[in-house]
Amino acid sequence: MSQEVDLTDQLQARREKLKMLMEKGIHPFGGRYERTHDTKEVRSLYASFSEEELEEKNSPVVMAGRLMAKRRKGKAGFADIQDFSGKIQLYVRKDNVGDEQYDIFKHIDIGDFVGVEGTVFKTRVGELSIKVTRFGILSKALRPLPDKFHGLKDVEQRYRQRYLDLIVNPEVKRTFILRSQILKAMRDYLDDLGYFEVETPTLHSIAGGAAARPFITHHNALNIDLYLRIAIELHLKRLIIGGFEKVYEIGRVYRNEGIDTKHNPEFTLLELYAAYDDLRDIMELTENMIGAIAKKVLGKTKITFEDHEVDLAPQYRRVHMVDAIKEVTGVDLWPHLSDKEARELAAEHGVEVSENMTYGHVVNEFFEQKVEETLVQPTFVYGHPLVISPLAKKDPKDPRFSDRFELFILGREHANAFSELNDPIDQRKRFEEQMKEREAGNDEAHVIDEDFLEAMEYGMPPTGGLGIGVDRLIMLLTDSSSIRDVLLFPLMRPKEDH
RNA sequence: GAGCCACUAGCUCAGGGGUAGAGCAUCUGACUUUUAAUCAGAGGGUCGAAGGUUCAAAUCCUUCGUGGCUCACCA
Repeated sequence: MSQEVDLTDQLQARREKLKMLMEKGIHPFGGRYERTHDTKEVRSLYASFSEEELEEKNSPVVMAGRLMAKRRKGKAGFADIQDFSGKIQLYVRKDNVGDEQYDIFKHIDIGDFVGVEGTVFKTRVGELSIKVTRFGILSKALRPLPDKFHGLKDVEQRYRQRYLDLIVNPEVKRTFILRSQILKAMRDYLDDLGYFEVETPTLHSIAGGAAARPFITHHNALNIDLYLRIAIELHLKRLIIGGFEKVYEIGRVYRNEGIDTKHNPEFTLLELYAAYDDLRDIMELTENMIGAIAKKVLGKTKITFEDHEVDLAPQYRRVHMVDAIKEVTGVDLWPHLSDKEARELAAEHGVEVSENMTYGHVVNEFFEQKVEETLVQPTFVYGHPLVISPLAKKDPKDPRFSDRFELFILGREHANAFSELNDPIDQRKRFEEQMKEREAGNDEAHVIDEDFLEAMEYGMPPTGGLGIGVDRLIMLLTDSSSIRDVLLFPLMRPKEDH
């Protein structure tokens, strides 16, 4: 093997140090190490004391972490170690640790894991530090870390090697801690309301519950193709039928679509269903929950995203889709129009539509092309055309529309909800219409799910349902402009060179 | 899928036809309260890949790769 020859100077130097340690009888990939404190604990326990007080206390600690910086000055030196909770400075003196350990300190590399024993003190300039009495290596890093000052900026490398990003870019770690807190706040909020968390299959024999292209896979033993789920909807509704009155799932869904700053092929969806509720209840739940999560995690509801200020405190504006279109474009789509008249109106106003679109599709196109991006403050848009809402109840006052809303913030869809259709006869008809769309070339139209229809025929209570794109909510709350910044390992094309 | 931009040392970046540069990091030496430590010296590059133009290409052209942004798609 010519591997050794290919190594750069830095990699060679580290391998030589590894060899040196082993020759000294030190195993550079050690085992269990019992710490007494992490850096956060040391700071909260000792930061408030003066130099003299700490001297007097002479408090012993055992700590471990990754070496992030080293400032050697002859027979003594300083180093910074980092653990999950933060960084702390070490002060290592030859006359405190002895020749042998000081020699290890001299040759230790940035990136190595070290374990130290010592006492807490403050330096002349007041920095809380550990005066090391025992110094050892816990694990050797054979590759150098990115620049300690500039961090890792290369976007591709940050996503491909997220561990490096997390080591050197503290704000990245903060985002993912917030992500975890947001999820926890969401669960706490729903659990407190009596919602029941479940897990349903992600392998589906029919990709239903949303309009999207699925990923296809294969089960060998059953010799059947399966789909990764594109929504959670139809299983949770089966549970509503089964008597779970308030139920939710937070889980991954997979859509075989393009990748951009707002889309990743797998993403996290919250779906919840509440028996006996309708659209209005779900609106209130949605705005209350989002407001509560912001308050709990950020301590405020007024947030800044890029250059915009957005207030997530309830109540959010509510507007019918047709009224919203009228507001923005001046076009009144309330009168009954034939499909052809609707398409002509669209053409007149620069709204792109295709031949086979009906009145309902045209209304939707008007909204998406003209209105969506204008909705900056949280806004519930309700009354979506029935043809694009095959799982929602019909508006009893106007059968062209449905009891559905979407929540828009900063021009982006954040939630989608219905008064759920619970009439199995109507549901079959809607599915059949979807199948017609499918045959006409819309490969994202819903397919008939006979098993789900059968379940509904046993009786489904009136139900309100909600879906929230969790990653987008996290983007909003962490001021992240790309979905990749809130996903630990966003999907990337595999690298070929190793 | 289309347009624009980027790709140079481990990392962050200069250099835009004429011998490949800096800071950090690395190596050697000095330094016992420094903190982007300091000082002195040294090493490190197939300039994303392949073609082309040219006496001469990191630099200009073409194709390809990877990524970013915008658009399209994603109700």
